[in-house]
Formats: sequence, C-alpha cells, structure tokens
Amino acid sequence: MRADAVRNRERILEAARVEVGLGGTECSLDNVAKRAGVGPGTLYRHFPTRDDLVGALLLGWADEVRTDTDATAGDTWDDVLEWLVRLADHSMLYRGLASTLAAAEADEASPLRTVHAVVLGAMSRLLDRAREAGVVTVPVDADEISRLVAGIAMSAEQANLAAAQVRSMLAIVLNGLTQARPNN
Amino acid sequence: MRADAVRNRERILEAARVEVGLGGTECSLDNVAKRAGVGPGTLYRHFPTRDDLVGALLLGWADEVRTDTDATAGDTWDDVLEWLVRLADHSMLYRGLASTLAAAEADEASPLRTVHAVVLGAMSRLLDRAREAGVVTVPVDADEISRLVAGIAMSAEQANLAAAQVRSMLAIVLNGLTQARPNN
DNA sequence: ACCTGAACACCGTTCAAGT
DNA sequence: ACCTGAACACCGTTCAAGT
Repeated sequence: MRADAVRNRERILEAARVEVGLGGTECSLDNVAKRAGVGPGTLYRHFPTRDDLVGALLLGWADEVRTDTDATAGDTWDDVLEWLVRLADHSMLYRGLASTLAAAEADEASPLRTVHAVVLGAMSRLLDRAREAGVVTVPVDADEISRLVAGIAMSAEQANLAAAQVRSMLAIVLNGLTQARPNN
Repeated sequence: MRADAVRNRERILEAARVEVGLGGTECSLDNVAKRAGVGPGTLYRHFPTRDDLVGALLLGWADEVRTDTDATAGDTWDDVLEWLVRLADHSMLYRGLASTLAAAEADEASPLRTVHAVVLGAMSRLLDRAREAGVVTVPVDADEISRLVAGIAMSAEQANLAAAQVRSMLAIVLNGLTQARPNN
C-alpha cells in the first residue's frame, strides 16, 4: 500500500469515529470524507460500503466486549445481570449500532459478521458457565440472548430511556431465563 | 374543506398505504406524492411531517390492536403469550413501524402519541387481568412490556426472524414476568 | 383555499481525468 | 496505484405563481 493511501485510510477512520460518534452509524459519508480531507471517491476505495467502514471502527469494540464477557464468572444472578447491563451499554456506543449488528445476523456476507461472531463466541461460553451455575435453566442459545439485548438497546435508543429502565428490562429477560416455565 | 382537497387527501392516504407497505415507514415521500398524482407541496400541506402521514395510516391499526387486547382474557400463561405474539405481529405490519412507535414514546408532541396511548390503555387493562389471574407476578407496567415487545419486533425485522423465533423470545419475556425473582 | 412544480440543499455513488 | 472532484440520481422541503 502506498504511503499516502495508508495515511488517508487512517484519516478516514479517525474522521469516521468522530462523525459516527456524533450522528450514529447512519451519518453522512460525505461529511466523513470532508472531515478526513479526502474526496468521496477515496472513501469508497478504502471502504466500499458503509458496513465496511463501521466494521473497521468496531474491531476494538468487539475485543472489549469479548474480554469483558470472558472475565465475567456468570455464576450468580446479579453477576449475569451486570454483564447484561454492560453488554447493552456497549451496544449503545453509537446510535444505530444495535440495529446495524442485528441486521448483520441475517446477512451472511456482511463485513460485520466477524465482529458479531466474536461477541457471540464469548456469549456462548458465558452462557455455559451460567447454565452450570444454575442461573440459566431454560433452553436458549447465545443468538437468542443477543437478539433480546439488541432489541432492548434499540428500544432504549428510540425512546431515550434512562439506564435504570434498561436495567429493569434486562432483569425481566434474565428472570425469564432463570425460572422454569409453568405449565398452567 | 374544498372538494378537491378531500379527494387529494384520500388519494395520498391510499398511495401511502401502498408505498409504506412496500418500503416501510421510511419510504420516499416523493414516491407517495407521485403515486397519488399530486405535487409534493400538496402532500406537505395535508401532512406536514412523515409522522402525521404514518399516524393517519395507523388510526384503524390502533383500533384493531385495542379490540384484540380487550378481547383477550389474559388469565392463563398461554393466553397472554398468544396475545404477545399477535401484538408483535401487529408491530411488524410495516417495516420501521415498531421503531417509529418507540420513538413516539419519547416525543410528547408526536402525531403518533394518540395511537400509542390507545394501545397502552388496552395493554394496561390486560395487565391488570393477567396480574389478578397470577400470570404476571412481577412489578411491571404496560410501558415496559410495550418496549420489550417493540424491541423484539425491531430485532426480528432487522434479522429477518421466523415467527417461531419471535414466539420463543416473547415466551422468555413472559416467563420473566411470571416468576418471582430469586435472591441469590 | 388549494394546487403545481420549479428550486434548493443534501447525500450516495460512479468514473474520467489527473499524478 | 491512488486521488480528485465533477457528475448524476434521488430525496426532503419550501415557496412563488397559478386557479
């Protein structure tokens, strides 16, 4: 890669971090290019789709989520709840992030597939620990929990919910994973 | 209102039903005007914002949801689950609908406020019945359930989930509303 | 009183011309 | 090999001119 290309790619990522931070994942790519000081064509050369750009932005993010998840014991109800809260928080780092990640689930060719897979892997391991500790007793997989948390994150984003309201919804979900289902 | 104005309003609503059905709540308003055979200015005169148009489209929808909810006994776990499934279905009538409704919750001045209020009222009454029957035992209000269902609907929409997967997520939520929370 | 459609701003995307 | 920026299509929104 040519020296100016490397530099431009870096500038674009830096500008994208700012613009996506301000306007969410659906922010104007024109503004990203302008802030980076490159022509729109240059942005498209480095990142052919919006998801390619967002995906590049999320590499470190996915690592953070995985590290946090792997460091969570998940052997008590409260421990799992706090982890769910942190996961929802992470999912709301940028506006539109939860929605973008959810859409990546259905799209086999999405540039966000790797990001999603990293998170799901860690979630799956945590789920095993939680099940062993008896915190999760209901049949469920990591995908399903991921979708539920993403849904809560999207809801919270649209309705501007406070942290306490998000926690309350997560508690209901966790409660649903913990108890045996009645048969009346 | 002048005769041509009445006719144009009707034409716009008819066109909107088609376009929103095809492209979701974020469909092009230009296309709505074109399909209705009116200038863009005419659309704006009748419906100053997108939410005004979507709100007008949802008047019958809200009635359907309320009627269905009021006709639901909610005295057994399965009965409430089936109602949740129908509510989620209704929330996915148009792409973007769940998201639009969720955003209306935070916006006091939204033209969708009435629509939202009608649904919430019916939900609140059903919740009382479910609580009396012991199906819901956890402290929760209609708003919170509405947000959880909206979140699941948004997740399902983004990830193209099948009906069975939606039902499974709703069952987890209902399970979380049914059982007492453990204190370990 | 209502409608029309031109006009403007903004954005995503492509591509011929440059270096 | 990479960059630039003009060009095109599309869309939301406004408003002067019509009837």
